[in-house]
Amino acid sequence: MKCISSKPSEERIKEAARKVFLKKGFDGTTSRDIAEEADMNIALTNYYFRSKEKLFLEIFKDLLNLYFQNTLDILNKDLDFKSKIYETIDHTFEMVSKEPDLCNFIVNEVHRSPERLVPDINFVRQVRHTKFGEQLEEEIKKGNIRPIGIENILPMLCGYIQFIFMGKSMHMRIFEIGEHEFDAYAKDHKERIKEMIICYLYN
Amino acid sequence: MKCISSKPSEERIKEAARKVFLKKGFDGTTSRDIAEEADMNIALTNYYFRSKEKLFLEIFKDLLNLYFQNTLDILNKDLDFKSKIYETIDHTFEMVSKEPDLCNFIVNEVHRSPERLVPDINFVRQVRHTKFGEQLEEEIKKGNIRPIGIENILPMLCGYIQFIFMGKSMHMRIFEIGEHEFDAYAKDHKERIKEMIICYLYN
DNA sequence: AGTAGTTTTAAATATTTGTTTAAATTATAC
DNA sequence: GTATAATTTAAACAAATATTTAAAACTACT
Repeated sequence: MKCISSKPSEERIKEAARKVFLKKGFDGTTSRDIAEEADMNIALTNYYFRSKEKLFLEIFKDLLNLYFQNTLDILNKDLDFKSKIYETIDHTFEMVSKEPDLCNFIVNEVHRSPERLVPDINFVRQVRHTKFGEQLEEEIKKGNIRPIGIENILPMLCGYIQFIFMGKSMHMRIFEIGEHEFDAYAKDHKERIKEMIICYLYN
Repeated sequence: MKCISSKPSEERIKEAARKVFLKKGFDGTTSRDIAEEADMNIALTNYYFRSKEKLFLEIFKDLLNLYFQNTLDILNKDLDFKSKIYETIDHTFEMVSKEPDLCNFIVNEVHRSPERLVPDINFVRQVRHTKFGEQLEEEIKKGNIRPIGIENILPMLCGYIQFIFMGKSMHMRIFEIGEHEFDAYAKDHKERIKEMIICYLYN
């Protein structure tokens, strides 16, 4: 009974918490913020999850998964090296476009208190050993690309475009542009990143 | 008298506030944190600055200045285009090395509540019109480098290396390395960024 | 030494925080 | 339909929050 009837409420709280945590971060979020967003009684957040901290950890786990899993899948896909580079960059772009607060949230929460998030972060260790990593070594061995480690190429594929979005607010104000213009700029910059990485790797 | 005798206390509070705000952010910092860090009575933060918010805005202004001013100076320096690229990247690296929380702080605070920081951000508009910008146009006109706008090249010079440091915590855990190894990695990556940008620009 | 002005202190302010309680309501099973 | 369990509610909780107060301690100048 519990599972069936409680799901709507429990799910509503999680969705609300996800939304508020993403926007305000853990420190900036109050239990009442979440309850209000979910349009529910304050006590329910502690009824379904035992504390704000517990609720946060669940949300964080989900969001870290969203942040990494698809990229991980692409890296392990059956696809040629160069296409994989393009697809990873495109996917990162799509991801941050759909969830504009995600990168800021993950990077900031991990930076602020890495210790408590360690068990979740461990899952991300998978990026060290992917099919893409093997392909990378192969391309280097063949002399097709310059020598480079996985820890150097991954930030190029994922991090650079993420930074553009993380600094969106400031960028828009510095260059006095609106949402629409920023999107065009980001898209353009993404293509430049692709070309730049290819240019660098293939000399 | 006020100026001479109050400076030590006022300065001690600012230094403490700077330290705590940098580490914990505005939301994560309490007035007591600051007072404790400064080893002073809690009431003094409100005696010298009128509120936590006012104190924060002063600190933020200083830190935003630290974040941008030196880069701005370099961009306006009397130096050839290519050297300026190298120097900007090197300076950004030095800056984040010395103040590891700075980028996370600035990016996060601006992202969370850009409105209240607008007056400060306006100062950063200067990056749009620098000597470097003129040099950039000239190099493009001469056909030395490919066409690119200042809004695209600046993130390459400043943002990419910043992202590496912003994700330091996660990177260290993913690749199971310590501080020392990370520094070596970051240094290496910085040189790769230089080469990549040059390679991209000069085709 | 005494006084005016500044700085520091301990204590109290009113809110807000996360969390809990115990009663009320709803749903489920027999 | 009634008993049992699950859910929701309003209210209260203690602790922490930013800020203020009013008195004490200190400083500088006559």
